[in-house]
Amino acid sequence: MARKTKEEALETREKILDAAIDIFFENGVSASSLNEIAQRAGVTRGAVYWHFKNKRDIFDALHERLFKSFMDMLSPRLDHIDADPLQQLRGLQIDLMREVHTNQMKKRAISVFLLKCDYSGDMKDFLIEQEKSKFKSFQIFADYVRRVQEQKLMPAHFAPEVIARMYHCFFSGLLYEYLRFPGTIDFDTHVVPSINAFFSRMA
Amino acid sequence: MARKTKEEALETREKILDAAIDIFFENGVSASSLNEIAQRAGVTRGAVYWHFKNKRDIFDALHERLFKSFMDMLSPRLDHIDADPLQQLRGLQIDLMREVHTNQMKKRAISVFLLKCDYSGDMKDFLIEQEKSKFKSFQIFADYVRRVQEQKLMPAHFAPEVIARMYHCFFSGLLYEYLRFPGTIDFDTHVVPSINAFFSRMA
DNA sequence: ATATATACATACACGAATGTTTGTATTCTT
DNA sequence: AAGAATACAAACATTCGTGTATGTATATAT
Repeated sequence: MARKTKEEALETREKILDAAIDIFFENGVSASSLNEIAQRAGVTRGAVYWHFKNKRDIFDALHERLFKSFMDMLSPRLDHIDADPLQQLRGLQIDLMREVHTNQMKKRAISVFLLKCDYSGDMKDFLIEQEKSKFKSFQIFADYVRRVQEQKLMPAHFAPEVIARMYHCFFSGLLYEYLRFPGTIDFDTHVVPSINAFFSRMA
Repeated sequence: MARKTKEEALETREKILDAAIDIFFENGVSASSLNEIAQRAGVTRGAVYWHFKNKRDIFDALHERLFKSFMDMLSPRLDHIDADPLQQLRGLQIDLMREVHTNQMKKRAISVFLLKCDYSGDMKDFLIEQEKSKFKSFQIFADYVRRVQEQKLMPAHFAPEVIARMYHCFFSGLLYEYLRFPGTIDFDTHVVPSINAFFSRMA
């Protein structure tokens, strides 16, 4: 086969990653073969092994892409405190869920990491990596709560970490349910009202 | 090999199921071979194929065992309404989490279904089965909330389903986080305070 | 007491996935 | 312009898991 130019090579790399999301989403990570991914990307296994060391290597690359885009959405919206912090948090959570709901590619990618992977074998130590990522986003939340409490905009009855964990659990729980049972839980009639109820009771 | 008595045969069946939980938990469902399970149970694949049709069949049997014990714990505690419903719900959630925290076997089993399985291939249609189970427990929650609202023990600002979903998401989110990152989140110092914070803000 | 079904162990056949190696047409380098 | 590196495709060897078929000792039924 003919050699491609550098740009074209990068394109095939991206194509392989996109194909991997699809195949992982459909079959689960461990049941997906590199051959399936290659075929979906329109190449052969040779190309896959050229760009990536193995399946785990593809997985790492996908996680990096996804987490980056997540943090880009989270960070700038929690670095300042609005007049009404609860409304700020509510808006953020709805927008994040809406992003997942709208962006099909991102939805599939998140599903892969939350539902389509059993973190066994090669992937075992990947959880440690993911834990670090999660801790970062958790810290951003806790830090935000701490600042809000300092400004007396929220009762300081509980430690910021406790409040942050509560938010975090509700959010991730909602995300899990939404992704896990796509037919059962609708965005407008279930997700949004649930978020509203959660934050209205927090006042 | 010698034929066993009926009781002994049932014992081996249970041994295989217990071994399956361990192997599934360690390696993930799809990466677990029936040979591993057999060896852990102290038998050969012949025994496994005698008692179960295939891996999926083992999975089904495990789910039945687990869901039954879960419902046995949930149902009787929500069929009546205490003087303080929020405290009732709080106590239930703490006890459920404590059960998971204490009972190592149950913890592993739940982990398998929530984290160690990607529901691909043979398992794909299993999600439908699981969705029914989840819906049942969700209905129990929603029904409870409806009755509480009817007795004016809780504001009826939101529909029972919305409230129930909010509870459900928080609970499953907490469970996910607890199971997913065992080292990070401690039961007494993280889980319990988080639940307390959740229900104290609900008042 | 004998026949039969049971509860497995063992052996076999098949497919599928992985990692590697080799081949090759270009692109890039100098 | 020519050698070297690149970006793959194609072929190979090996491993591993599955399903099934077969063997067999014993419990159970009659």
